[in-house]
Amino acid sequence: MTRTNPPFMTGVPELLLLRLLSQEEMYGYELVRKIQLVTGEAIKLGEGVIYPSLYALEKAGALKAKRKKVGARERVYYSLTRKGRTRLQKLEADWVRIRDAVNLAGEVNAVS
Amino acid sequence: MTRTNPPFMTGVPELLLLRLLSQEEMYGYELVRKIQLVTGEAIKLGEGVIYPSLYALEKAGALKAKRKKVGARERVYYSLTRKGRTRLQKLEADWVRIRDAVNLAGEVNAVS
DNA sequence: AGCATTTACCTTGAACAACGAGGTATTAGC
DNA sequence: GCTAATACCTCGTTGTTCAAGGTAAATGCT
Repeated sequence: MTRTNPPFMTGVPELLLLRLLSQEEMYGYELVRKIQLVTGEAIKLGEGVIYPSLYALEKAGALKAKRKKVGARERVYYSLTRKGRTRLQKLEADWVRIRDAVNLAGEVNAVS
Repeated sequence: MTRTNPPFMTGVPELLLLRLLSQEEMYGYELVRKIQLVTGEAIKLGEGVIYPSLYALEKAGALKAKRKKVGARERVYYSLTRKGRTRLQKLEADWVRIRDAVNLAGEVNAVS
């Protein structure tokens, strides 16, 4: 049980998923690799994080799933709903708020 | 049970506590207010967060406590140990890593 | 003198999210 | 034919945040 990611991860998986899926539909396994890519390997989210997150977001009405057959293999593509877009905007705002607050606290602390 | 803080808070309390206490010793109640101050009201951490965090950090050897009488009232002042300083450095690095990765992912996502 | 508010400590219980580790089946490469 | 990669999924643990409580002393108001 060695942690691969440091703290500060709450909400990050959801934010990244919503961001990526707001661009184009993707399937779970694809998202696992894409997240490593776009974060420069700094964040690695396993399938044990991705799949449950996708189900939760779908259940919440933020994502819709579409099954596609590729040969005998099946892929589940997810894309954002209107609700998902709203949710993404709110999450982005939350992120900015916390990020800036933590940075601000650091500066104040460093100077004083 | 209405959440006052948005997501992305994991690790933030610990980071803020270590930062503030690396400057000067403070007591719990003081930290509760100071955190609101230095984050521009963006982050509010209640006593139910602060006290348990302080105990955990003390137990982990990152903080040392000193009791001071002010009249009949007693205050428990906390300050960083050597271990606490190391821990703070690591946490700061973690924070930068996640912050930058999330920002990077946002940019990549926005452009492509 | 009486009363509310603030200061200052502390605990508990619930909720949730992230995660590693596992498990199955298909396809591709050698 | 064998190994690795693809692609899905679930479970149980762990840790953390948090609201809501509760006590007692000091201060301010009237």
